[in-house]
Amino acid sequence: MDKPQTNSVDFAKALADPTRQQIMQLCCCEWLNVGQIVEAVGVSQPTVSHHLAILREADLVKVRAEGKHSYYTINQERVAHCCGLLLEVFAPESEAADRLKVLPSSS
Amino acid sequence: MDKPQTNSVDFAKALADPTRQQIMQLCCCEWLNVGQIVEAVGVSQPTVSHHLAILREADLVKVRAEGKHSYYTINQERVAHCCGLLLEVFAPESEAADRLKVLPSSS
DNA sequence: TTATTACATAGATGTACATCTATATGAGCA
DNA sequence: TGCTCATATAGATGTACATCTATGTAATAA
Repeated sequence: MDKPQTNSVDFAKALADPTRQQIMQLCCCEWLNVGQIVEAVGVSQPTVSHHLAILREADLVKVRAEGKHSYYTINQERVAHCCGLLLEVFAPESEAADRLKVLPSSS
Repeated sequence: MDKPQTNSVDFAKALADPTRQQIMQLCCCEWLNVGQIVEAVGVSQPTVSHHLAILREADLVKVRAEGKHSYYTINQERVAHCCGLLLEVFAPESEAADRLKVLPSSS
């Protein structure tokens, strides 16, 4: 019998690094290539690639290859899903959990 | 100048361990003492105390001392606040973020 | 084809951390 | 006071991981 909540642990682990959160914030609402991200955060290109690999494995970013460049952006739906999960599991009696509990788009 | 989002990183770090999530799930909607938690998760008492200390520092649990016992429960409001923050920052265009954005209790 | 640019991967290194055993602290009881 | 039970803290140890340099790979340009 395994431990529960493996998915939300992976989500938390992916977020549990300041550089990774910085990267996520950067490419939250736009597509950035690796070079642009390297320029913005203060670490080497291989380190950025490594973080992007972790975010990819957690399905927290989307990638689009275009010629020599790889463009990244946040997978907002996945983030929202995981946050909703955390709310449901760890704050089920909160007002926020209540608001998310409303049936999603009927008719 | 520091890196941004230190708070949400601390939140994620606190969640980034399966044993800690197991503990949080256990005492989500009730008060449990350390012995009860030790009994439920599969690790030693000092390890549980260590995890509880981390959760305390992140303000994710509340403690109530009662005689020889210390009772813990989740700080659901804090969890909800942090989840809301993550949603706002990393999934601002999601439907979930929209729902939480509604003004909290007017009149 | 060769050179260059963009990104990923490999290997090395230091640090953070999850866990354990042993021990301290502190409350209640005899 | 001394004893026992509940929890916290200290110290040790192994593993996970964030970062770097060096190198591989793949696409474009000359």
